[in-house]
Amino acid sequence: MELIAENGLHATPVSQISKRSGVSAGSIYHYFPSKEAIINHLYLNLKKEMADAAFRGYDINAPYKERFFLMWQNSLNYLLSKPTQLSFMEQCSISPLISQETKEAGKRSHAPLAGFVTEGCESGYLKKMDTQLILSLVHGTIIGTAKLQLSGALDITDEHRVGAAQACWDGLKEE
Amino acid sequence: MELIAENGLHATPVSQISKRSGVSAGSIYHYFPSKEAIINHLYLNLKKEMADAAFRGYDINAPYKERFFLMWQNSLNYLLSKPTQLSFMEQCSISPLISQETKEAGKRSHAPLAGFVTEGCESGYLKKMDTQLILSLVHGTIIGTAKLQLSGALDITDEHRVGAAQACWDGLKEE
Amino acid sequence: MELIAENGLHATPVSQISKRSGVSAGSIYHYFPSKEAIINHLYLNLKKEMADAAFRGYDINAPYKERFFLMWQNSLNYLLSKPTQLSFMEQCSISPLISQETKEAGKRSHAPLAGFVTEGCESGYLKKMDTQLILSLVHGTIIGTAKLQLSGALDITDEHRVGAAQACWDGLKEE
Amino acid sequence: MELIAENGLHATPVSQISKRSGVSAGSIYHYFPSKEAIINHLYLNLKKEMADAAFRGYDINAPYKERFFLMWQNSLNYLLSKPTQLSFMEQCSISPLISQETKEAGKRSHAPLAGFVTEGCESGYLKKMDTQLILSLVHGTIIGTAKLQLSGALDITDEHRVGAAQACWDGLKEE
DNA sequence: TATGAATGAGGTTTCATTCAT
DNA sequence: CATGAATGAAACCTCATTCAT
Repeated sequence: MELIAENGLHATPVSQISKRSGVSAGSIYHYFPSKEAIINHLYLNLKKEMADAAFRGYDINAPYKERFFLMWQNSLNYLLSKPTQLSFMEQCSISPLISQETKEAGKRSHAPLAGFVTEGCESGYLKKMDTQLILSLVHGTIIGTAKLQLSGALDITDEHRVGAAQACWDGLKEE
Repeated sequence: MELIAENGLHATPVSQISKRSGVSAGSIYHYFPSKEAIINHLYLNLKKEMADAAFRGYDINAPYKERFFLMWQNSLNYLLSKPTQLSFMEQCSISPLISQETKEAGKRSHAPLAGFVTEGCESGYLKKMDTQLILSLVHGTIIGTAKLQLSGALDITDEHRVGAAQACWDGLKEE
Repeated sequence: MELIAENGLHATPVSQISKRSGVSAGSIYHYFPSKEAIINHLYLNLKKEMADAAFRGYDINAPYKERFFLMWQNSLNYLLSKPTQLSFMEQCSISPLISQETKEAGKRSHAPLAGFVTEGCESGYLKKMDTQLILSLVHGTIIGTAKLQLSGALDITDEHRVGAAQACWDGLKEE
Repeated sequence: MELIAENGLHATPVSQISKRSGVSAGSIYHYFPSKEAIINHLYLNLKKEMADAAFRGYDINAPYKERFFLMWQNSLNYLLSKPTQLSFMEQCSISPLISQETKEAGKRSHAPLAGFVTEGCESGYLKKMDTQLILSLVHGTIIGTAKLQLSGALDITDEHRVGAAQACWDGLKEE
């Protein structure tokens, strides 16, 4: 993942992966049928890890808004603390290397997030919009903020975090 | 750009570009020093075109909110009507193939957009946040919405467009 | 042998041999010093089996012509009933993988056949030609007939068998 | 073809072909889509050349038997004078590398030979047997004789040639 | 004795780039 | 200025063989 984050999906030969990991090319191909499979595997694992990270410290009894902010911050913090993962994920999210099957499995692991949004809509906390669309808007603001830091355009402070989360909430909350 | 959108940045050999364009490899290298240069050139042109597209029908005398919605919709419409460009842009935005120089030139061509945001902050229409951050949040919601369509996850209707734009505005407007 | 008949001498990795035989690669290399040795071993065994098959039902007191037909038919029947062996043998017969030593050992196991031909020449049943040449002509007609079936070009019936054997005999018999 | 005759079909890497031919690997792949295609191409060309060689000096007005001997000798001489071609052909004739399509095209180029055999059967010169079977028997004797020389088992003299051809004719002629 | 993960040289193929025409 | 064949380094992947368990 490091190598792909640094050099790009296709500019990362297996020979480099072998060198950096200290595992021979033969062994790599003993465990994975192809380079494509490695990347799909990494992608899926990462998707799950990100979904888990979002729910860290999640308290089902806390007020909805509080939970919304927690998850938004959790997600942003995860990406800010792991620029490698952010870069890797962004590259995979477009690439045709990621199979349809993997994408669907990835989506499944994000089902709890979709459930949280649906709950918000039905309980009247969030605007009545398509769940997918809301998720994308939330995701867009998180990714947008994180990429600012990654590209070096802006050093994200706590104030920025709170401001961005607030903007996201204000945009989506009912009323 | 079509080829790169279809196959990915590195899965597009110059030989294919030559075939699809009807221009011999030799001629391509007569006009561009390298494949990298071609992509940087395309990227920069596209950045400008997108900035121009955002300002289509812009009326400096219209109310701020109206102008905000116009530009948001212009940008989204551009991406929805040109999935090739969206895909190409998304790939470039991460790739190390795009030089620092090109990125900066791209940012310069987006200066009018930054100016519009700054104006909004100073005039009290938008929240007092870092211009870069606001731009990223806006950009994030637009890209997020457009990618929904591109990935086939949701067919974006007029209602979705208006809702997303409204959410973006609600999130960023002062008060 | 099955694998080699199906896929070819060099398109049969040891790993497949291991899988199909249910014997681990390590064990294979415990009993054979190399893949080459396995193939030489199989080849030699098969040569012997084919020589034995030719003599099935052989009656030393039967007339020479009768014995000729018996052995010709025996040999053809063996190959027709064991396409795997035919394919394997044909591949080995050319391959540089088969060592000189193995080839000579193979020839030695075919000595009884050579003896039968020599007997025929000396007794005046067969034309006075070089023993090797006669053996090759006989072998050529048998292989030629068997390969017709293997390649699917012709379904060899009893009539074909008899006709081909007769043609071989007519070509080689004295007078 | 030389390399394959020397080392075997699969023990001939493209890198060696490149070195021996003085053509870079890249250029080889400019003209052939794959190594398989090269071999199929060589095989087909050789098939045609062999069919042509068989008809060298063919006189349609000569007696049938004379023409039979001419073609038999032509074919044998071709193989004896070109051991490389013999070895290459024998390897291809079994290999799964040769596509069904190529095999059929090869058979088509041998149609004149089949026609010659059919003519012989219908005119009463040859036994009434399946054309394919006769062709295979003839082919078998020629290949068998030629391989004797190739394997070093026997140095084929003019006497051997005449004897083998006569045996083949005697075996197949009517009456 | 049996296993099978590990190795890495070497196989086929691709592709950015050059250059004679 | 245009062409496209030629190049060869480097990509992905395979496989005979070894060796710790």
